[in-house]
Order: sequence, then structure tokens, then C-alpha cells
Amino acid sequence: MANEKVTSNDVARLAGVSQSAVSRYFTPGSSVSKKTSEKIRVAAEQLGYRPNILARSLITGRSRIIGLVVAYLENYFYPEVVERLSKVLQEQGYHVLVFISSPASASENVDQITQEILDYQVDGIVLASASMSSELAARCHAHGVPIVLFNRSQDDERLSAVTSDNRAGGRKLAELLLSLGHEKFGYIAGFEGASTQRDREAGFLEGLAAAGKSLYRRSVGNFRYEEAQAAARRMFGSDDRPDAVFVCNDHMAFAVMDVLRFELGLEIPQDVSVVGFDDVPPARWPAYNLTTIRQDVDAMVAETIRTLMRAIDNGDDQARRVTLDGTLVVRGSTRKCPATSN
Amino acid sequence: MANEKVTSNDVARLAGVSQSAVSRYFTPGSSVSKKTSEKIRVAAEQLGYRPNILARSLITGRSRIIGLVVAYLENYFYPEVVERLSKVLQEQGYHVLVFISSPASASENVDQITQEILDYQVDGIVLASASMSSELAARCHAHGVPIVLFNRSQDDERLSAVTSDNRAGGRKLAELLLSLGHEKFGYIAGFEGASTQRDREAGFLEGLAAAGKSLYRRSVGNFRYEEAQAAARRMFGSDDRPDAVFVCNDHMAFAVMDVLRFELGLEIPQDVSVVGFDDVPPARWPAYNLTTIRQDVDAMVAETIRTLMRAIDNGDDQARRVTLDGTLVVRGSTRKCPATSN
DNA sequence: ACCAAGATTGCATACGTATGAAAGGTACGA
DNA sequence: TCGTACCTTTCATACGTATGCAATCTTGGT
Repeated sequence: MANEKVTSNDVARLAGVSQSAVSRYFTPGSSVSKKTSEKIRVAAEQLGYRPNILARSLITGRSRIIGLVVAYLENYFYPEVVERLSKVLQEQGYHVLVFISSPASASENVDQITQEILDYQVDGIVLASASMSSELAARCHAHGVPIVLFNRSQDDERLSAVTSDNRAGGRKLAELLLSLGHEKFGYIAGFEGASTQRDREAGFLEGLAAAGKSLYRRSVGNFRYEEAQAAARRMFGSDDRPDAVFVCNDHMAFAVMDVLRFELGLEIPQDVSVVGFDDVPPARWPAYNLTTIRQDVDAMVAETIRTLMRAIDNGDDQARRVTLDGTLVVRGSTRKCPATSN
Repeated sequence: MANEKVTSNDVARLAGVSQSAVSRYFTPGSSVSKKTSEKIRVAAEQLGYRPNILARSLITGRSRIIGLVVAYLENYFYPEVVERLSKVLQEQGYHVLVFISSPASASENVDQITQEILDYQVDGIVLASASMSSELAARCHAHGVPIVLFNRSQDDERLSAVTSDNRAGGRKLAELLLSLGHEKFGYIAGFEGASTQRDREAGFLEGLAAAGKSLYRRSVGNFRYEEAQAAARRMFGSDDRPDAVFVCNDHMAFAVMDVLRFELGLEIPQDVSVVGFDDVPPARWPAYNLTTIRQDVDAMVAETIRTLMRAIDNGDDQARRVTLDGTLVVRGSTRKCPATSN
């Protein structure tokens, strides 16, 4: 419990220079002579001094903290995001402060959390799988704190957002299933309020419509494993079942596949083709081997950070909406060719 | 970009009181009269004032930030930890600053990261799946920053640690497999430097030894999916293969099961029983249905926080080592009864 | 040797808050 | 009425750093 707080003053005293010199030594781009640099380096080393980021940020107005709001890490898309985002920010001298928003009380909860985030004087906010009231968005804006919606967009045009092209992804999946000769299409939806849900479904329907087809069955899984199981039971419990199903994300697709195989005794893809969205790691595990749309997490993270930094460094005020391509990854959960159908 | 910074001074001016009064209003347990309280409440509300945590922590020495070092979120045990830990800390007014340590350069990396953590004046550090040099541990100690090792222990007795009883868990698994009549035991190890790896293996061997048995095959998977696949190929590639295998954690067990089933055409549990450790969510998904030891994340998180808070609030200096029971969860990856064996 | 321009340094102050000490206010009993 | 004790409030200062400004030192050209 020895309170061995070392300040720039201690270093200055030991090195025989002023406190400002020490401060300058630790501020890249400041002018310090070789000689004093060396004295300070030695003294700082000896005392084990490191600048206090909090004190620094009090005066610079920059905390080098990015607030990340995330709702549920059960969907293994998000752990990847947290890891990549933290890692890349870390390399740039920033760090991530995590806020978990119970998906329960949706946006009200996010608003409260965002208040807490602002208390930490963060330099930016990343909202993953969570939306926020536009009133609060305005407030962040007023504080000069940039916000980036990650894997989510919102009507408010003043908010930056980085997403995959969910609509195009849905369309690609429809086209794939059509090309394989499927006829009866099921869709298992995520949480209805989510833009990913809306866009993926819209794209899928669009793709079907282009071939004169439409949805045969629809059910809601709310992005949750258990609810997706229940949805699958409803959709496939009777005999007039779809012969192909698009599940709004991989996480739910696993639940659907498990029900089809282990409860209903159906074969994938012989009896039903299943496609998902995200390409989380288990999708390529042989147990699932799921055909899906890959969201390029690295690219999404890179764009997110680019957006943040542009706002932080250049005070770039205007919203930036980036939509990245998702690539279709065909695996074993869809049948091989149209010939063997029905 | 309007820089609408509202300070306690602004509130004070509007409310017609002193800045200290405002500060006291926002400090629980301070004495403020009903009348001024009300004036401040109104003024603060009107201006949208919230105390600046960073400025506050500069003077109180408490940042209400907990640093979390985590190596890899691919193992789905850790996302659960991050989520629970953040959530519970959040309820107590603390927040989690995330640091990802590349598992690559192990402890050297952690040391550097810990330096960065200290720069943020965190109130405590949780080290999950990462070890740290005792030199640096001493330094944190000197700074009065408590450290808790999560799911990891270390020889240094001055470090607090929260773990499951990995040894007992390993033993339970050995006893289960023995009771099912297995004879040839395989073990797929995690990263050799990890205490969980050592303890789980030790317990397993201990359990086997108690029945006069020993290991038939051993291979290393380093806690990684791909390496575990390779290990499984080596171990089960030839005909004289084990009839049961303990994989050091669930994450690797999935890889092993996938190889056994989809590359080698073996049936689980008819040909081989597989057991893991952790009970991450996919373990109970029907595709794996894995027999494993459940680590009680909630309890571990609760103990971690208790340990931290004891140190932070009471300045409790001494290390606290908590070991929690893990419960055996028998599922379908192990054969049902000894009768049908061999 | 001298001067100007540039580089380096120190001084003083500011960032937004908490808090000990002192001053002011209130209530109550004698 | 006065004095005491207690509750509120304000004043002043401190936390650890960054930075404008003025002062000082270097450097190089003449």
C-alpha cells in the first residue's frame, strides 16, 4: 500500500530541470534538447515515472478512451469485434471502455449508458448492436463526441455508420437458393427493430421477387438461440415445410440446424438447405459447415476507426456512412446442385 | 462541434451558490441543505451538467476504472466473462477498460500492457488468461493497485486469484470415464505454461492413477482450435487409438469432435468418449452435446469483484485466493453405461 | 566579433473537481 | 439576551499535466 506516486515534478527535481521540460519530453513533437532529454530519460527511468493520462486529458480534452456499447456477446460476431477493435485502437494509443446494455430495455437503457460514457470524457463512441435516441445523439454531437454505429444503421442521417451491405447479402443468398432449384423458402427473423434484420430480409425478398417467388414461411427468433429453436420448431414441425431457410444470422442458424437435425431428424442439405449471415467461426466448423455471408470484421473495424479518427483529429463534423461488401461463402449446408432436387 | 462543456462552476453560477456546494451535491454523504439542493438540481438539469469523472479522479485518486487483460476471445468462455464482469461492475459504478494481449509474446507483452493500464490510473486489474512478471506485480502493488488473476493462478503468493478447482475437475472427469469402463485414455493439452492446463491434467492423471491406470496418449493443442484439430489427427489417426479423451477445454474439444466425426468417421460416444472443460454455450448445443465441467462464471465474477472491492475500499493488502467448485455435467459425448463397452 | 534567427527553457496559469478550514447561519436552553 | 453546539456554505488550495509567453541559449552567417 506504499503510495509511490511519481509525478513529473519529482522527475523534474531529480533531473534538475523544470516540470515543463518533463512534460515536453513526453509530448511527441515538442522541442527538447538532446542533453535535457537524456537527463529526463534517466531520471524518469530511475523513478519509474509514466505520465498520468487522466491528468493529461483534463487539460488536453482528449482521454484516449473510446466507449463501446455492446448488447450481447453470445452472438460470436461481437467478441471478434471487441477483440479487433481493442487491438487496433490499442496500437494507436487508444483504449476501449466497455458498456454492456441489457437488450431488455433497448434504447432507454442505451441512453442512460451513453450518459455514463460521456462522464468518462471519451473521445468517441462505438455503438454495436444498440440504437440510441436522436436526442442523445444530438447531445453527444454538441459535446463534440463522434458516434459510429457498428453493424447497425439508423434513420438519423447525422450519425455515422459502418455496415455490410446487408440488403445485397440477402439478395445473394436468395439467388444462391434459387439457383439450387429451391421452391419453398423460409425466413427466420432477428429482432424486428434491428436494421440488419430489416435489410437482410428486404434483400432476400427482393431476390426472390426477381424470380417471381415469395416467402413460404416466416418466423421470428429475435437473434436468440432459444427463440430461434422455437421458431424452427414452428416452421418445420408440420409436413408442408420449406425446403430452404435463411436465418438472419449464424448464431440463430446454429439453433435452427440443431433442431432440424436432432429434434426433427431432417438432413441438411438433403431435406433442407440452411443459410446464415455473418460467418462467425463456428460456421466453418465441420459440425455446422454453414453457407453464409461473410462480414469482413477487419475491414469494418478499420472503417470504424477511420471514421472516428477523422472526427477526432480533424474535427470532421459530417456523418460518414460506409457500406462494405459481404462475400458469399458456400459450404455444406446448402445442396450441391439443382439436379438432385425434389 | 459546439463545445458545450458544462462545469460545476457554470451550475454554481446559475444556481447562485458556490462551486463547492455543487460538488457536495454530487458527492453522496455530503451535507447540503434541502433548499440549495433543489436550486442545484434545477440548474444542473437545465444545463445538462454531469460531473467529469476524470477531473474527479485526479483529486480522489479513484478512477472507477478496472483494467481487464484478456488474450483471446475465440474461446467462448471469455466473452461470457467480459459480459458478466462489465455488467456487475457497471452496477457498482465501475467500468471496464479492455486490453488485448497477443498470446504471441506472452508475459513480456502483458508487462507492457500493464504499464499502459497503470497510465490510466485504474483502481484494479483483472488478468484473464495472461500471466505477468512478478516484478511488475510488485510495482502494481506499490502503486496500491490490486490485481486479481482470473481463471489462472501463479506461484507468486502475493497475487489474488479466482479459479475453479481445476484439479478436482480433472479428477471427476477421470472418475466418470473410469466408471464407464474406458481403458485407453487420451489427453489433449492446452498451452503448457497455463495453470489451468497443468492443474486439469494433474487432476486427470491423479484420478486415473487412483484406479491404477495411466495415460495412453498425449498431445498438445495449445488452446487453439486448429492446433487441437492437428492433435486429434495425430492421436486418432492410427488404429491403436484411445477409447476416451479429455480435451483441456471445450473450445478445443469441439475441434477434436469435428475431426473424429467428419475426418476420421468415428462415432461419439460409441467409438470414443470425449470430455471437455468450461461448459461454454456451444457445449450444450445438440451438435456437440459435450460432457464437461461447468465453471460457474457468475460466481467467479462475483468473487473477483469481491476481492477487488475489498482491496479498493478497505485497502486490504493481503492476497486472496478463491477456488470454486466446478460441477460435472454429463451429456451425450460420453457413453451411457459400462455394459456396452468394447 | 557581432547580430539575427531559431531552438530551448522556465514561469505562470489553466483544466474541473474535492475537501480541510474557517466563516456564516440556525436553533435552543439558560 | 447571550452563548453554545451544530449544520451549511464559502474560500482557498490541491490533484498532475500541458502550453502560451517571455527569457535564455545556440547557431551560423557576415
